[in-house]
Amino acid sequence: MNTKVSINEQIRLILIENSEVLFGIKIDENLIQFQKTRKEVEGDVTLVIFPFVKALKCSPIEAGNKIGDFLKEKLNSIASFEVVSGFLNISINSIYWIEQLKVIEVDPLFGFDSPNSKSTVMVEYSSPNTNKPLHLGHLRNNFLGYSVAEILKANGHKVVKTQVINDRGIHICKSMLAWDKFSPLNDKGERETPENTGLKGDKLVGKYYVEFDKQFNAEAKDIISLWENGDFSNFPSSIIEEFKKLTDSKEGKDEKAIKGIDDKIKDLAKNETTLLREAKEMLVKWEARDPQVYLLWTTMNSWVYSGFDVTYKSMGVDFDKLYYESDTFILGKDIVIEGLQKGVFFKKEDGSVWIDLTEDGLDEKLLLRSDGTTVYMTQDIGTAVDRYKDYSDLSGIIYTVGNEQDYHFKVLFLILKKLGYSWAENCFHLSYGMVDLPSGKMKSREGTVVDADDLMHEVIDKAGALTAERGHLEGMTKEDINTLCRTIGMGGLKYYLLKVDPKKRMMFNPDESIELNGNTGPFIQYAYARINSLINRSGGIQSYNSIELKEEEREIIKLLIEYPTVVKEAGKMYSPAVIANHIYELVKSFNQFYQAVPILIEENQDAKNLRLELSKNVAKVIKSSMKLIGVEVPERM
RNA sequence: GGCUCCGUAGCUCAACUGUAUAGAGCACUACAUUACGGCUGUAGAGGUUUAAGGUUAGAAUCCUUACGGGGUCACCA
Repeated sequence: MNTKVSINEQIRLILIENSEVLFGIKIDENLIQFQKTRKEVEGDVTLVIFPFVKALKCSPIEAGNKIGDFLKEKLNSIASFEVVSGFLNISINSIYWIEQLKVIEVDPLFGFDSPNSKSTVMVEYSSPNTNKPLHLGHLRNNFLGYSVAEILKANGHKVVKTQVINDRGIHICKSMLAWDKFSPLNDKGERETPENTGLKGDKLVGKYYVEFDKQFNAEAKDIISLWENGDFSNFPSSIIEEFKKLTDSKEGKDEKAIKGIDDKIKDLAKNETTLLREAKEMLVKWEARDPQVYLLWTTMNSWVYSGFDVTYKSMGVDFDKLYYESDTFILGKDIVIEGLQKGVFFKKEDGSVWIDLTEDGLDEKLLLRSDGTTVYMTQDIGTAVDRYKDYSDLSGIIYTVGNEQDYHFKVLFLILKKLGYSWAENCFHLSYGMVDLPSGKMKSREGTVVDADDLMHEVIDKAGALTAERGHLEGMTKEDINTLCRTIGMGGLKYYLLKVDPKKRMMFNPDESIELNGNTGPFIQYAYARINSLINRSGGIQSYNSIELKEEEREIIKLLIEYPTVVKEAGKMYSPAVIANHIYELVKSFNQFYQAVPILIEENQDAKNLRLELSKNVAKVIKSSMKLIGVEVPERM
């Protein structure tokens, strides 16, 4: 018997080879479709008969019986079959399944392609903004990107994990300016630093970014009230005209429209603030490498990076290569200028550079401002080109970025293509949905952002409380227990965020994420710990003879065999959720088996050893799957 | 408004990309266990897959329209 080729594949081959005998014609390979056998029906493998009905010119039942008889003749692992409406349900004998189990047992990399056997792929994720501490959305991003990288490795790819750090631009100048202006001096005459405040660096900088926004809005409000009181001194006439025009247009409008107009007035006023003017001046100085500004910039960035490092470590993610926008934007600018000469882009009379994408159903897009400074898109072009320079063998870049940027990436990839980069079509935007909270949407302005560090702490603490209450902690050191709580808390969090299809918007319920029942990380971790304990108590697994399998055992082997297919599927779809769903199914089946079938107390040694080996391989696949989604499994809990 | 994504049990999610009676978990109801780890298992109840048409042997899935929701349309990133 051939144990290397799956039973489905064997059936497929037989049908293709003998199609002329069976059907009288050569059949298309795509007509052979398998699907999962429904639980209510007898059988292990299901072949869909409908596609063959025409060729055989008979009813689905007759066709099914004909094909079934033929297959049974050819394959001795087929025990019996049954035709239900258009489905041929084939039962495979126990010997086949046990052989399969033995194949899994001896394969240390079961489910994986041999490492580095395929092309190199770059996976970008995280991509933070140095102004803002990481939040709940970044957790989904980081876990997703990291997991996809692991899954691609499992599929044999070489993977370069990367992030692009958004460390330049007007927004960065805002927090620098705010710190410079508003940070109080302590008794030693120093401004606030992570050292003298004890604040995490990213949190400190984030604080000043918020401070800027606060002061900025206050100033804008003052300007508006000046205007409303008819005080237009110090403002250019064009602004005054615009303000009057907007105010007049409010006449007779509904509430919503008035709010829109008010926002426009606010924007107008914001442009007139000294704070924004100073921030803009700072950006110009930065681009001119003014020493003082540059020093402030590097100092504050170093605070942020050391803060991020702590957070990444807690998350359990890492990177092979970092890109900084401060390095790539110049290249982006050069490319745009080159593209302008080639006629890909055009210049407006004010000197700004654009691309016209209206023929592709998109809009015009700005690439360089009239003052010559770059925008987000320019930087992304530079970064992409830079990456292909650094890694000439890249077969693709995966950008893990939220779906609010769908349009941006559509445009980016199109521009790269128009610039003549053939690799542009290998760029893929791994777009994921927003994370909602039961209390509603996260909004930084309303302070409803859930901080990543806080959330991780909370989850670990709760895991600690639950473990103290229900865990099996005898003989564990305090340190072991802390590690365990981290494993459980972070496992729950990661699993919760990754079990949902990445593309979909999802609801994050903090309480549910650390729930130990249901489709959760700890539920799966528990199954692992329990099997581990079972194996330890067994005193070793002896070789055994084949026996007739019980339904529960057969079910588990089928799920185990599917694992390699699941890994491939997850790689193809860039979806950790595929892995999570499969492992959950496996664990549920294992629990059913465990409940229904005795193991250690089983007297038949063949049965006992088979069940132990089965359990051991379930544990192996749990561990392997969980690793792919970045979750650790505890030996005991 | 243009473009785009989405709408499945009370709630959170599945459904192998078109196939059998649309599945899980939570919550709810009723059970099981002298036990190899009860963070378990079994059973029940809960659905016109937003609506109306269409395509076909077959539709939650594809097409059209409507309704409802998100995102995006910056010389922000």
